[in-house]
Amino acid sequence: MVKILSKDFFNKPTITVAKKLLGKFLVRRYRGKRIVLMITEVEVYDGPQDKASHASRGKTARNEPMFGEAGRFYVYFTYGIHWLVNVVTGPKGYPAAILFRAGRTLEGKDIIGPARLTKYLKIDGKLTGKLAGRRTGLWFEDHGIKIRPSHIKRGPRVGVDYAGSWAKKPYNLKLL
DNA sequence: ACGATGATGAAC
DNA sequence: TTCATCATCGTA
Repeated sequence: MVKILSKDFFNKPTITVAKKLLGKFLVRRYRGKRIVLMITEVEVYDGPQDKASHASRGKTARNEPMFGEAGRFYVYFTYGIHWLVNVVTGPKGYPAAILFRAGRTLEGKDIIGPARLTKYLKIDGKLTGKLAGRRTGLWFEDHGIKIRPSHIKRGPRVGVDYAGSWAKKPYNLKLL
């Protein structure tokens, strides 16, 4: 039983969505091929006050998708080299998103790191602002895997030391 | 430990 | 227009 996640799945508090995303699948249709990853690590960026979030300095051309409707992708370019992918959560106008940091292939190989994940799934800036779904070529599937709360480890976010106390919040979620 | 490599946002 | 910074990674 495979279900495709729709907008209402993402239109909820960001931490709630993040917990439910672990064990779900990110699926890409690229040049006729299906590329699949089980989501094993995510990171929450929540609200205009979050100093680690791109939205903390207001809406710009780049981060505009974060302020949009839930279920859209926010993809951005960083360090001159890498693309990183997020899915937008919460109500329209409230900037929040979940960054995908790691996944596992159907063969059990771990793809660790947000830029390695986008490379594996052939994701780049052309997908930013697009709604998750088959038409977009990138969507979420529920394969019926149940994750127990005790199998989720929460810790501080990675690479955001500049964000002061916001860097310490347990907004990183990993599947154990 | 460091360089790659370029868009972004803030300052000037 | 210039400049520091950056939700990172591969190589050393």
